[in-house]
Amino acid sequence: MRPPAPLPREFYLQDTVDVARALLGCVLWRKYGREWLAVRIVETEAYLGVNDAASHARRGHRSQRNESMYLDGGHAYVYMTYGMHYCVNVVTQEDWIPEAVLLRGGEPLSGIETMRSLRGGFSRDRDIASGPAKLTQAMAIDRALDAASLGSDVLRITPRDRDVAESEISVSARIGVEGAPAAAHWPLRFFFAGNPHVSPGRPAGSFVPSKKRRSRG
DNA sequence: TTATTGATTGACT
DNA sequence: GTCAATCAATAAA
Repeated sequence: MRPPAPLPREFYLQDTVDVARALLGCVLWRKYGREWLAVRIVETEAYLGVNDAASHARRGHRSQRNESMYLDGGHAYVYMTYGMHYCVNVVTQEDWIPEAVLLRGGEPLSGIETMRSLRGGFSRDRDIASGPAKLTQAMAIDRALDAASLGSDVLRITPRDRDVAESEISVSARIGVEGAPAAAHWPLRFFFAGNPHVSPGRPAGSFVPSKKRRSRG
């Protein structure tokens, strides 16, 4: 399977929250050897740069790690987290505006067996890319791809391969950002509710009703 | 200089 | 439910 034409640069210059929503259903491609790996994006989070306490660019912070957040929209920002995992972001906005969208979940479309193997042989398809670091591991994305263009022949994002109704998109607070209380509850996570390739994590304070046993038929 | 904390995951009680 | 793996950035000293 070969990817179609990438999303245009203008796509990434929209409001970052709009980009996060619009990326749901789009397809992320990664050329690995001779093979194109592909997942449909099913979960994203917006990170709003300078004024977002949970962003790596909070207060305008800039370092070797997050340098690519300051690139023009349409590039990748890949960073290491917890000393052993990578996460991939889609950089948005013009140069010098360090906003980005974290890709947190993908539904395997192409190269599934290669991705399963890269993940260490986890058997179920829903375990392949249902989390930000699972996705990068399945697609062999690491720091070597930091700052790569998302319209390239190595890494690419292409338009939705099917229609997506706004009503399919669920919203919540972001996951794993309790350490930034000022922004911890901002509704910046977008996902397809019920899709098995959404990460199992839950935002802090979220309430998940326990499955109630049906008392009678 | 040392200590703590993650935009996480998988194994285990 | 708990916890370890393991490193870059940041805070504390």
